[in-house]
Amino acid sequence: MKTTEHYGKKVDLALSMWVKLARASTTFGRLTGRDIESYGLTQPQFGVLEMLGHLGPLNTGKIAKRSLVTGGCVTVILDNLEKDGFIERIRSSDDRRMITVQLTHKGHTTFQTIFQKHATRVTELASVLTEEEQLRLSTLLKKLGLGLKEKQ
Amino acid sequence: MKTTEHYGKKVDLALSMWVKLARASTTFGRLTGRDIESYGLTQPQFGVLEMLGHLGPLNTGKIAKRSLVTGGCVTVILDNLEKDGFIERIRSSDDRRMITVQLTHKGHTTFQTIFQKHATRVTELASVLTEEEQLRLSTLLKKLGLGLKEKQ
DNA sequence: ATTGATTATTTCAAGTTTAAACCATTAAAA
DNA sequence: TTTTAATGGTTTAAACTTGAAATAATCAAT
Repeated sequence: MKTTEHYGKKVDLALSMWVKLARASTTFGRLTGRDIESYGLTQPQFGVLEMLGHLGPLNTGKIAKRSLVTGGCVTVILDNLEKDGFIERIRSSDDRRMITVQLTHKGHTTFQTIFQKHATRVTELASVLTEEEQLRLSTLLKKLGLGLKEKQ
Repeated sequence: MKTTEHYGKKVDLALSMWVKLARASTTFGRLTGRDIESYGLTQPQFGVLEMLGHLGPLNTGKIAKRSLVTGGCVTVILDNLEKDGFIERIRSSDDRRMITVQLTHKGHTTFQTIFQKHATRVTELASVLTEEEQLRLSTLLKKLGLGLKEKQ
């Protein structure tokens, strides 16, 4: 697995960390994603559903920013969620450029059932690490994530 | 940022770890990806180039497995790399189903120049964490990654 | 030696994502 | 007030990815 060894200690450390980060993230995503798709939602669709379920109504721009996805992509995701009756778009009355997105009743109940199972699955997968390790990992990832955000 | 708080300590821990993992990985990928694309290669193309540069000639299947990407996708990536003269495909003589992929001279020099810059960039980004933190993070991610792989 | 199963790779269609161009609306400035 | 700039959202074309079907070559068993 050691594919990089000739760039100096510091560089090797960074490179191998990056590889492991990408791998763990992809694998985790695949496993949970497969699960989500078995409920008839795509991963990004579920992401938006979850966001609305936890945070309440949001406008398109906020959804895009939070889900780290392009605006154009959010439009498509919302189109599909709307088509399936999970969300509805409401043109804002005070600033008519904005559109507020909110869950329908169907969207809400779907969110609750799926999220429950999703949470169980994620917990089961995470149990590869002890709780203490999960906490340490979270702390480090948070520091990394926030630090990178500043470099953007 | 605390969007989930009502599912029990264990579940919340797992969920928040997963969110941070995805975020850090995506952000890191975006930043390095932007860089790579400025050299005229897509991220997956660079991934294959790097793999061949570090490991030497490989067949399509191994590339797919290592890069966590579908075989069909590898075919496309190789098509494009070949079109640009970075790699060549050689039908294996002992098992004629297999195709060995190797860097051309152009591919090799391109790999070396780009990878050098890439490594510098990754190191710079990783410096958001101290070296000791990077090491701890690597260790945890490795354990997580390997553990998840078994659950697949 | 021939049939059947397996393996390596490619092709194809469908779905996703992105960046850029494009409307529509609002805010700011002349 | 009219023009100009900025903001929110959608559309579009191009690229990428996937999973499944198709092709080709090898292996195993009769």
